[in-house]
Amino acid sequence: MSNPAFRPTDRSLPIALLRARETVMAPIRDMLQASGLTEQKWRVLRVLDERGAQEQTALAGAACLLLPSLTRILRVMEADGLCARVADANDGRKSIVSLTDAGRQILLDHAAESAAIFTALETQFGRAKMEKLLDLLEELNRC
Amino acid sequence: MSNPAFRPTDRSLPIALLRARETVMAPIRDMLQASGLTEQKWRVLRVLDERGAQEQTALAGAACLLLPSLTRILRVMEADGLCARVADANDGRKSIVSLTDAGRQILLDHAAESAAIFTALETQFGRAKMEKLLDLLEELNRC
DNA sequence: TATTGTTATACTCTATAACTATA
DNA sequence: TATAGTTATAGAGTATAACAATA
Repeated sequence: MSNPAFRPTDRSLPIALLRARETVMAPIRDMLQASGLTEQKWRVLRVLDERGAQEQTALAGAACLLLPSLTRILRVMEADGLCARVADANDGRKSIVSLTDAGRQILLDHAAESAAIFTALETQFGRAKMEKLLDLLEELNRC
Repeated sequence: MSNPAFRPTDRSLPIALLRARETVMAPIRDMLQASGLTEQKWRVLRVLDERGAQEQTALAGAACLLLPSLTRILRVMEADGLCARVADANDGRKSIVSLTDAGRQILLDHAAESAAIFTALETQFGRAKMEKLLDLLEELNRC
């Protein structure tokens, strides 16, 4: 019945990645929802925390967002006091986005729960396999 | 500068999965766009091809879509002649969705290019690593 | 009463192009 | 001319609840 030209969807990398993401995100979405954070805002916070203040093109790339989406998201996040934009002193076209204390606090507020969610999954899935999976994904992302 | 409570985003499973998906989907999106297919419609076609005619709740789960989204998507796909819905003979609440010949043809039209995209990535990434990655994702999806 | 699917609604993200300001 | 970011717009998906029909 099924078309032999295609791999089983379980062995289709795009579909397998999407299903894996749904599995992993479910508890995180529950956590974020309680704070009125979307997945996208959460990624922006995480990237800013990790990589520090940066221009929007870099931030958009790291957070897997298009620049027009980021513009809108940052407008809201700035209004909510989670981040700030300042003009780049060396290049007037750029603006540098940074976390505010409130933004950092939101991350701290979720740190314990976020770690617990990861640990639970790691325990269930197996620590060695989790490391191997992350290694492979990291390497794929460099392709 | 960065918060030690969080893993590097490269080692955050949700973010790593999303970045991997962006990497993998880019050429597929280009392919689909030429046929006016969205990623979601493509997943519906793939799942119907693989698992045969089925009710919508099952289809939505396998294609990672919510039921209201699927209702809308199927309305369009049915109007485009890609699939058909018939009432379940045994349970009047259900309708069974199936591929039409036109739907199967669309899949066939993209089979060669789809396979080539996968093969190119597999070659670049490494066949053994690709298999290992798919094994791990498949296992994670059973968590 | 529970389940299947549809409809309604509000919100959000995506994708593209056009535009402004600066380099 | 090219780049950084914004705005505009159309299209699409998400999430929830309410609803109808059926079990």
